Amino acid sequence: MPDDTSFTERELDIMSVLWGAGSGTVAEVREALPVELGYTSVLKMLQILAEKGMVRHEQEGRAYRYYPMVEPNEAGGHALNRIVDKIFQGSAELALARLVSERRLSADEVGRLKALLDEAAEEEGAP
Amino acid sequence: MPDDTSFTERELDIMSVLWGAGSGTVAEVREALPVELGYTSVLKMLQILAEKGMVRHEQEGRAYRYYPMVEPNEAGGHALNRIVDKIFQGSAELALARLVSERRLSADEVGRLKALLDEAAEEEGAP
DNA sequence: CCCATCATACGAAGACTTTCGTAGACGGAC
DNA sequence: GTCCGTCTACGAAAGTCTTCGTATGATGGG
Repeated sequence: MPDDTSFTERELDIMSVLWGAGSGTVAEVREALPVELGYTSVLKMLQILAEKGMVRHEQEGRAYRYYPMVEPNEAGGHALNRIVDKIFQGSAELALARLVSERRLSADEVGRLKALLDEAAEEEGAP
Repeated sequence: MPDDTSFTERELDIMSVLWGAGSGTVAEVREALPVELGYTSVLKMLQILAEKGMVRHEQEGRAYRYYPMVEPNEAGGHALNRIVDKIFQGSAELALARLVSERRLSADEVGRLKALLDEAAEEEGAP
């Protein structure tokens, strides 16, 4: 596992495709990207990510298939911490409030989140 | 207000200080930064941020006092959206879950967040 | 007035990011 | 075998970010 799971803009685009699809060849990733990039550009990014330990690759036919080596949860945790610390001055509550108000949530989702909050409250009460 | 409220690493460090303190001179910002930077480096970053419309400055004695021109909520919204979209594949629920599990929340905070979720649920139910 | 001090302005160096051109390997069609 | 299409490897060019050196101007004490 890499020391630091933070990504540059383009690295994140690539990782996002891999997280979404589970894995991908250069051609597949290129196809799925929201931006138009040359084949060798995508390859280069994957090589860089591999060098950093963020992905690994296996031979598949004549090509490589790339797999993410970092969990979205892990990368997301780092990114969220950064935002909470730098933008919301350490207040997870403010960040959560913003996220809730910004994103439409279904009744189901709201229900599950409240359950999650209850769990968090219990841990708090009896650590 | 600027078109795009996304910040580079160092820009975010600077903005964070301004959001936390409300405003700052070059020397004040430099003092509050978590990293050691030369005076002119901090000045340069503030000049860049001013050029982008992220901060403004007023004369104060011989120096300038800088004020943030972007709300944390706005910058935070952009940053959170990016994370939700790219890392959590559009699922705000997953992001919220991660945030809740990662950060300790007091009973008070949990209570307020549940109230917030109820509001969200009501809007959902009767738009 | 003159100097030390503290401020901003400017530009350039170095590091990092991103893109892609070119070269070479490999396999299949003919 | 030779050619074509597909793949990786490598390195360089262009763009962006970050840092700071140097120049210059204003202020106030002596």
